[in-house]
Amino acid sequence: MRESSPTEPDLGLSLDLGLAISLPHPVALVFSSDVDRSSETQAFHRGIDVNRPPLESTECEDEAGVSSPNSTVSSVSGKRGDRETNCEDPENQPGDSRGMSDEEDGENSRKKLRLSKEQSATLEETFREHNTLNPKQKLALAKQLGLRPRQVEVWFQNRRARTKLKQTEVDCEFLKRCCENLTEENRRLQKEVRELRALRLLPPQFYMHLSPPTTLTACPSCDHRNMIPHGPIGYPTSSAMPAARDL
DNA sequence: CTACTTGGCAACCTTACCTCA
DNA sequence: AATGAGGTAAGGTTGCCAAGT
Repeated sequence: MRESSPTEPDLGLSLDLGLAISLPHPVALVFSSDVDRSSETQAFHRGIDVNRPPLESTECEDEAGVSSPNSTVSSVSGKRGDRETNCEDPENQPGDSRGMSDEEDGENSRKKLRLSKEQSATLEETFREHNTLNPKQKLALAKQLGLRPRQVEVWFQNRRARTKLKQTEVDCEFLKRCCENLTEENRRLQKEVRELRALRLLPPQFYMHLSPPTTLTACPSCDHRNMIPHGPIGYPTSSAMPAARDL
């Protein structure tokens, strides 16, 4: 919805959120006790078990959003935490196939959800189509996967974060290579200048037969600057090769 | 019409757990 | 078996936006 966050530094880097990144490892559903998690403890004290499997998700959560993607009209009042409480019914967990650990039987055990391969694959597929979900899509996907809408929402949030991180890494690597290339180019051009200056001290017949300077190379982002016709001593125009201007 | 309130959401940060080398 | 790193689910915070008052 929002194009950029005010807290997000605008580095001028393009973030291709449509980038498909496969999950690095298979996932399996595992539950274990997690009694020390403060946030979940807080949730517990509010009567919330964040890891309860979904129950009648089509009726109990996010149904408000079905009206329209960006609608803020909601039949469910309250912020996130309140939303969570609306449909949690500890007595009605579906005994689905997503797997439970041995500790699952503990009364107050906190469960750590791991998505199944199938769930992850479906989420990935959906993410490739659109990296954000409107409430209706979220609800449908949650129902399809047997997850709570909140879980789908969280997965998409984290997925977007992962995508952005990956893309940032790619961009950084790209800029790093650009910098290296330009540094090397600068070095080479300076050397060329020194050589040419030395040659100018000689009569023309000593340097007129020399081959023209090497072709200027640049990083892919500067590809359009490549193959620019060189001047008498092989310099591109100043605008085409900023790094060479400081010679 | 303007100002304020409220609720939803995305982005971001953080935590806790799991898996694997 | 112990351990540290990396991945991931999920909670909390912040800021923006739209709708309502």
